[in-house]
Amino acid sequence: RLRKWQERIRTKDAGERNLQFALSEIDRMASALGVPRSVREVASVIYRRALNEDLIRGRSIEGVATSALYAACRQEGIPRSLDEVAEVSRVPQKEIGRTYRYISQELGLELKPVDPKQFVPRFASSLGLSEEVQSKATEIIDVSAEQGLLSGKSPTGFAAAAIYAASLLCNEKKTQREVADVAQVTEVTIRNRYQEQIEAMGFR
Amino acid sequence: MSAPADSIEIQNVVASTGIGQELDLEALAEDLPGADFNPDNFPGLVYRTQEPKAAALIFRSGKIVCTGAKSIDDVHEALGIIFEKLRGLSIPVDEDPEITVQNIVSSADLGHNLNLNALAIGLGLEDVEYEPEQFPGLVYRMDEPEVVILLFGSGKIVITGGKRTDDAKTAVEEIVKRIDDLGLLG
DNA sequence: ATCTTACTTTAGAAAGC
DNA sequence: GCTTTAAAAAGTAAGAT
Repeated sequence: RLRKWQERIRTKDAGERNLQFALSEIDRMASALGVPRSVREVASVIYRRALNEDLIRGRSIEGVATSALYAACRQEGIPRSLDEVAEVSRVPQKEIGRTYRYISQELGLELKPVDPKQFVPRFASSLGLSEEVQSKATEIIDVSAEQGLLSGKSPTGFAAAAIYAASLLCNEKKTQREVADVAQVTEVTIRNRYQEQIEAMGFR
Repeated sequence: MSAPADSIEIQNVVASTGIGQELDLEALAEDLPGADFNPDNFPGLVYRTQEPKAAALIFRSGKIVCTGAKSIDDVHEALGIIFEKLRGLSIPVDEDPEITVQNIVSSADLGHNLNLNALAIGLGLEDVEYEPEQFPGLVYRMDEPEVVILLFGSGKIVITGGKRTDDAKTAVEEIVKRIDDLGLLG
């Protein structure tokens, strides 16, 4: 029947339009986040896989696209926090997190927990901190993580505290407020993590 | 020597039952002091018992959900109070309504701090959900018994999803064994 | 700066949108 | 999927003092 044929074309066109929309959204958000082209490609692959496995049913295209980008950043070792991703998406942070967990599970992405060290270069450079501060912050993260202080803690807050501590130790002091702003955490969180890390480093 | 299983405490029991009689919730809300009924928000009427402390959601169909009780005995006691209250209002209630336990939430303490990062990888990323940016606990879905365990850095855990009293004990023994086999238990 | 309150996660039932 | 109920775990956040 001609009608059936037309419907197939219509469905195919709609699907094609949706895919194009998703991919352009990934591109737009990736640009806003300043992630390299390679990450956008990984995000596109994840999105297409989710599409092929019918994971979008019952979810928004934008939500899956955003989650694919969030996952791609993590997979490529240059994570963005859910807060940062939510800022460039029209999907609420809560939904991005939920959708990410779902597609991550269904596609078997098996991404390891985010390493706080991966936030150091980006946060430190936007604060104008030197290479020396960055390696000090990295050392603080390693030492305190080895002593079991990382379990359950937010990677961004953990990284922010280490950067704050390192800036003090290297005489390039940034205020808790400045660090808190780039990491998008509160000063209270930095203060709490900072105290534990300083103790772990043996600096009283 | 205190085994982790000995630290198990039931925190909440959810159960369902029915009185075998339709109810006029508007009228019941008037006759039952302390009842909360907002049909625009939720179709169930909320009634709380003080001793034992529990909350019941009473529906127009006569079905009832009881939650917040600290033991299965408390669930029966709280529902018994509610059945009597209804009978006192001349509402016919079945002699001995069947009460089904739907979920038991328990807490326990493994007695050692846990490295959740290592645990996420050791237990298998496919069965684990650990997103410390969103929630500090590691979520582990166990098949036998079929429960969900939340593990925290402190070694404290939460076991939920079980319907039998001994599910928590079995689950705790099993998770301790798995963590120990990984060499990640203290 | 510290305190209080509140929200995040897990499971499950109920009736209806 | 959402709405409501209760409870624990621990981290983070917001508003008040």
